[in-house]
Amino acid sequence: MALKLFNTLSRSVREFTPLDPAGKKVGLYCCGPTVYDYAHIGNWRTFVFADLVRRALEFSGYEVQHVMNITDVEDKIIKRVREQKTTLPEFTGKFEAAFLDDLKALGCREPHQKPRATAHIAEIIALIEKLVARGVAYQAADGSVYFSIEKYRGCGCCYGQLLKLNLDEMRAGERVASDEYEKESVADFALWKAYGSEDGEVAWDSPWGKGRPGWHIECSAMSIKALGETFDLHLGGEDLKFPHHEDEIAQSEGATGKPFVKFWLHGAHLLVEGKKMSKSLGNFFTLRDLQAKGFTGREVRFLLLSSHYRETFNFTFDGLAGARTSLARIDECLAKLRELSGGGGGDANSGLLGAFQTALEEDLNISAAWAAVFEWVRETNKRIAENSLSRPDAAAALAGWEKVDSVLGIGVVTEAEVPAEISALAEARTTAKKAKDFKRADALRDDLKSQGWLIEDTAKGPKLKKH
RNA sequence: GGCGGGGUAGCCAAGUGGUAAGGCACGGCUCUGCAAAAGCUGCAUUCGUCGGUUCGAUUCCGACCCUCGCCUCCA
Repeated sequence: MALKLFNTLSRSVREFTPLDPAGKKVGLYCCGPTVYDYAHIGNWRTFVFADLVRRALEFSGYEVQHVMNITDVEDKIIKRVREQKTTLPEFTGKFEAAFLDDLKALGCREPHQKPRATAHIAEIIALIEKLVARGVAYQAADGSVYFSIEKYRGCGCCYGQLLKLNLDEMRAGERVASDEYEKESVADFALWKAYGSEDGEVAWDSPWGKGRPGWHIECSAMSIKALGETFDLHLGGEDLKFPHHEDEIAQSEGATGKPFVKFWLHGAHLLVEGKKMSKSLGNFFTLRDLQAKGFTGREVRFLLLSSHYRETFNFTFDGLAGARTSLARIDECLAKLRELSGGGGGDANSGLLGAFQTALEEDLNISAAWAAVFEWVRETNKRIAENSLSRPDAAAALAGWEKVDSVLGIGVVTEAEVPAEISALAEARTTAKKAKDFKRADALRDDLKSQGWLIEDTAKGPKLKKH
């Protein structure tokens, strides 16, 4: 069996094979955040998707080098730095730290490399020099350096690999009309932007004068540096296909003359309660907003992982509440398994693993993968209830689950410690129950509830759970 | 206008030329002093509409309706 993925280049699901002749190492690049604000759940869907791809590759036995850039110089950043009268590093540092905290809260594995654009100005300049030397880039009268689509095509290169483009049919929208740069052609894009007074302190010296990098160039420079001129996988949100990824291909292939990326993967966007997320609709949420409403990163991760990455996902609060219940069902089953297994290890031999792997390998069919998980939970619960699950069975089931969870990343929830006064209340209730003083027992139960603790009467006695 | 996704139960969401996974919600049952929690269990004669191909279509083809995205710095 082998992992199959939808490659945007071929617009079809293809078996993934790495460039590494040994078939072991895989280079994965994902367009990271532009750190001008807190990332919203739409952004998070993409990063959780990237995490899933990485974990699926690792599950398949590959040794992944995961690179995610931090774009820390860009128009919006410069604007806000100016508005807030702060410095670029101070401003971007804050949002980068927040981003990494959130990434962790969502159970994403940390990328092996997180290069910052501002730390790669030399590489960016070198790449632009190469493009200029090859004749596919030019400096315009405004001092900026642009990439020439026409010259690039003239070299026999293909612009428009990720989607069908008809540059003549494209609407010159407001954005084009408002573009005041002096490009030779509207399709051309900036590699190096000449300094303007509105840039404030944000500028670097270059062979073309003071300025700063264009939007797309940093991804080409950093991915090539980290993973080589040709690498395996490049991921991002679907909106980045054009122009960002198309331009990355043009810059990279224009400079190296080699194919840039073998597999391009794009994650679809999400809607919130059926509508496009926007601040004016009040359905714009960051992870922090959801945490403030009492949801955990783990719950958000579960929800974001509940549908296929190439389908638009509808994020709803009903769904988030459902995520909590679903997770509790899994946790409950695992807790029972742990108790049964006595903490001993075992060899993973569960039907779960096979069904899960089959689903995963089919272009990350996560819904089918979850179905396998829940069928396993039901079957396991049944066997536990009828006492037909032995200790080694339980250990083997847990070992299988751990492999599955290496992809899902739901992890283990440790049960909250019960404070002494809470357990004292619970004991008082048990005493009252034994004395058949149910009125008092119920009052104590309500008391516990108001303090955030639920009491569950199980066959093995009362159990406290944080509410 | 160009290009590309979607429309499957109350909600979310898989899937297949042969008679609809899974989750949430909801109902029933077990457990319980009663609850809660947990567990078990039930829950789409039907897959946007209309035609066509076929022994058979939700799945293929055509038309239409609705919806979403991209079309130059947006994940």
